[in-house]
Amino acid sequence: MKSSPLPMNIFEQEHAARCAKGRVVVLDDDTTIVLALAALLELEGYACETHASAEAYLQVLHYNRPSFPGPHCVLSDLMMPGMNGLELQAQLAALGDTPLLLMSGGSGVNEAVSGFRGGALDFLVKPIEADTLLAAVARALDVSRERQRLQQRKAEMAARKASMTERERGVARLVAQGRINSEIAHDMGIALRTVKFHRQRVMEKLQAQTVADLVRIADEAGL
Amino acid sequence: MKSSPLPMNIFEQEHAARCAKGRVVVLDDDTTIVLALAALLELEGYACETHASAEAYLQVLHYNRPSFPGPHCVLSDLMMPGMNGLELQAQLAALGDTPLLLMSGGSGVNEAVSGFRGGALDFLVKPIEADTLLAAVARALDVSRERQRLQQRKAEMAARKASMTERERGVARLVAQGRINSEIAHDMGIALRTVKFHRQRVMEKLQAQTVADLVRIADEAGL
DNA sequence: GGCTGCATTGCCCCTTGGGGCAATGGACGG
DNA sequence: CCGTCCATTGCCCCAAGGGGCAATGCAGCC
Repeated sequence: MKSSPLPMNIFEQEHAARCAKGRVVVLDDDTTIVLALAALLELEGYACETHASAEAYLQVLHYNRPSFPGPHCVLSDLMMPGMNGLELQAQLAALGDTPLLLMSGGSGVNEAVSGFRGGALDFLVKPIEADTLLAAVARALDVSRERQRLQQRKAEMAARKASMTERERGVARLVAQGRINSEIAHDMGIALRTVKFHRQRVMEKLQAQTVADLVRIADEAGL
Repeated sequence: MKSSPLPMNIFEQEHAARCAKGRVVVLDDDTTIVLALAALLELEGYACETHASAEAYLQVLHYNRPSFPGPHCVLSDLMMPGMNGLELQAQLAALGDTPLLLMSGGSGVNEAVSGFRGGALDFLVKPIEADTLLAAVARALDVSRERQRLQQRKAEMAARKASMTERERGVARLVAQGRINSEIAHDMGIALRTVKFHRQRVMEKLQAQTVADLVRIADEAGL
């Protein structure tokens, strides 16, 4: 992994660096604000994507699913023509778990409360201090990284679990429970040798070197 | 556990029932509000404790540590003479992890945001609907229950871990890593038989019936 | 019909884990 | 100085895990 097989020009390198640092989707119907925020974020090294409405963003999301490698978050204004920030929040929550930062100019307490109840990571009141924004974005991207890590690990475990046959899963489950081979054989109504045989496959397919590994993997995979 | 060895009179039964359902500490400098909230909560079957200021509550907390069995939460007004709700929040966070509900009459967005950032579970705007309040309290008590469950389990595991000698902990750690006895013996510079000996003690003291149990207990106890 | 993958099982052998019995030695409180 | 606790170890035996080799049976696919 020391160097890419293909040479990268300076633009590609720049883009790769921004991807690694994270991408912020900025949503606001006020072009001035969008540009100001995007400029600040770009300057800080983040990749930015901007839209003038929640609908526009969801549209893009709809047609371009796998979208983005690396951490990302959405920074959205609360009050926009068409879909507002809270409605967007509901949509995003339904789609996945993209970290959301809400912002608003002089709105009421109720909106802020609704935002937090709906799982928004933070609520920024305009005018927004540069430091406040950057801190909030940094936290949101941390959350994103953590969620992606978890998501990825879970998928990996699910894949290993899926690679086993039904019989193997049964054996794996009982082994993870700490049952002894002869017990497993009796429970499943098969011979001891057969249990040992499946057990070997289980260890291979779950990529477990030891029983301790197996127990942890089984717990993670929800076996 | 079918029946208490000592007969309980009706008042004790009543109190026990309220304890099981949960206790809410209501803090507000407005006596009218305190009484109204307490009445509603008591009617709903919760145990209630009221104070006119954050200081008064912290005082009681200070002198009466183990305080309360069962789930509990604090429902505090934001603006009070002396210590306000946010300062109380910081104090509570430092002391432990009591779930906190904040309420306020017509305060600004900033206070609500600060409350949520500080970990408040909800922020109720006066006048508070009875249903809203009860829903928030129910959620807060659920959180409390969950935290207590975790806390208790963690303490139990820590106790088991503490009951082992230093040598036994070392063996336990390596066994939980899936290392083989002969490896452990080599690593610790002791004889195979000695490892087996300690291993027996480890299983007893951690109350593990199987290696699978040991692995899970070790993980929980942070071995 | 032949091939392939999965499930099954018997035989046999070696490695590990588990544990009884007995003994040694250091540290520490009475 | 004695009793106790913890750590250590050797000897020995049995149970459980791991796995090679070979064979059987069944189901789906070409």
